[in-house]
Amino acid sequence: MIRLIVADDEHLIRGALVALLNLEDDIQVVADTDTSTGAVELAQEHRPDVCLLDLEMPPTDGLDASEKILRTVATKTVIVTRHARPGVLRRALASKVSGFVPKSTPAQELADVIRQVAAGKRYVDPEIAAAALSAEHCPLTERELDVLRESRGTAQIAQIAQKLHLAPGTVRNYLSTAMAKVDARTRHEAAETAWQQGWI
Amino acid sequence: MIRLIVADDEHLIRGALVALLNLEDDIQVVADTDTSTGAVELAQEHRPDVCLLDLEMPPTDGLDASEKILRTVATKTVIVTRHARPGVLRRALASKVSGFVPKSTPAQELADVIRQVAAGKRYVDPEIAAAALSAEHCPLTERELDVLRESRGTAQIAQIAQKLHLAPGTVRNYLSTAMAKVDARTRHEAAETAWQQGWI
DNA sequence: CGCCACCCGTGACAAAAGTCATCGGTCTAC
DNA sequence: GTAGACCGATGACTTTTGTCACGGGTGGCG
Repeated sequence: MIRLIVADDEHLIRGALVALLNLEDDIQVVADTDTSTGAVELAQEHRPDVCLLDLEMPPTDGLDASEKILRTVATKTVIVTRHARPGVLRRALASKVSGFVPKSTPAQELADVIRQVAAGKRYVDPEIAAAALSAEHCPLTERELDVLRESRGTAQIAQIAQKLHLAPGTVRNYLSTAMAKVDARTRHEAAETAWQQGWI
Repeated sequence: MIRLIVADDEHLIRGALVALLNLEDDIQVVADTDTSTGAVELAQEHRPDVCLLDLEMPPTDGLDASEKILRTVATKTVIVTRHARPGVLRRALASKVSGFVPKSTPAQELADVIRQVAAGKRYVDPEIAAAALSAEHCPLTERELDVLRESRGTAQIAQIAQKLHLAPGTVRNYLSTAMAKVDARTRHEAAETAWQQGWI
């Protein structure tokens, strides 16, 4: 019997996943939660065979939870995500995640993935894997990523500068170089593509 | 027995919902699909008692599918959504939707909602209802909404003008008045708040 | 050591975005 | 029939963004 915990912030989906997986004879969902911090606590308490973690989850995210769990508990983690961005897969694999599947996966496959992971194998969605392999490495520097992160919202340059404790001109320079690197015409466009790539 | 169709573009969630709802003795999922157009076809073919529709769904959306279904089939529709924006609820109710629940709803409640709707009642999530009632009516004109819709992406004014067959100056004027009405400092900010309100 | 990449900043300039006044046309409501 | 709201447009203006050249400082590497 594979013992499993499920973490997803959308109650409806979490409940449905629990119901779905409990239908399998060899899988038992021992606990579920709607927060990344809760997932860490549950993992330490129940010591499950596998942890199914949604990537988009307050207060941090599933990747953060996975790292914390794997540092303290002998278990496997599977990340489920809505938007499968290549860069995120890279970070996920670097942090020893065992499985990575998008929410577009057919439901019947999920149980199989969990079984494979429980058996010590790794499973990565082939589409995402291909995208991640063909994607080039991030060309942006740490500071460029910082200003792009702040550019995702509707903030103006002056506000970004204030938040990062930089001069407005410096922010504009970082944005300019970043835009040149990713071939964008506005900072919003650059931030968008950086997000799509999973760089921020 | 309540006959149900399920439409959601995320296979994993759709499969899980189907599994969850089929566990109920009095509910039977007769078909499911991942597109809004598919939902309309399935409704016409199976004539279910209730249609469970995700709001975010290609190629149009769940609201559009609901309208088309209700025009041609004697059935009830329930909208499920990730981001429950007040303005969307307003439009949903205007188009005779019977139920409106966010994905943060506890899973066990969903079956109850479906039963109520099948019995001819309406169900709206109390939180969203309260937000929709306290929200003021949209102050923007049709054209202002048009330009804001196009401003959601990373397009420049010239591109928006081209897409809408307008002069760039006209676009700027609409954006300027829209920004004044919603108290925003950039078109991105204005588009964001209009989106949050469910106006676009 | 020099070279290079990155960090942080300035100043000047061009392009894009946003503000404002004003115009004419349509359509609705009082 | 006229006042008001909306649509579409223009021109002049200010502010914000983005580009470019350049400065100094740090730290790694051959």
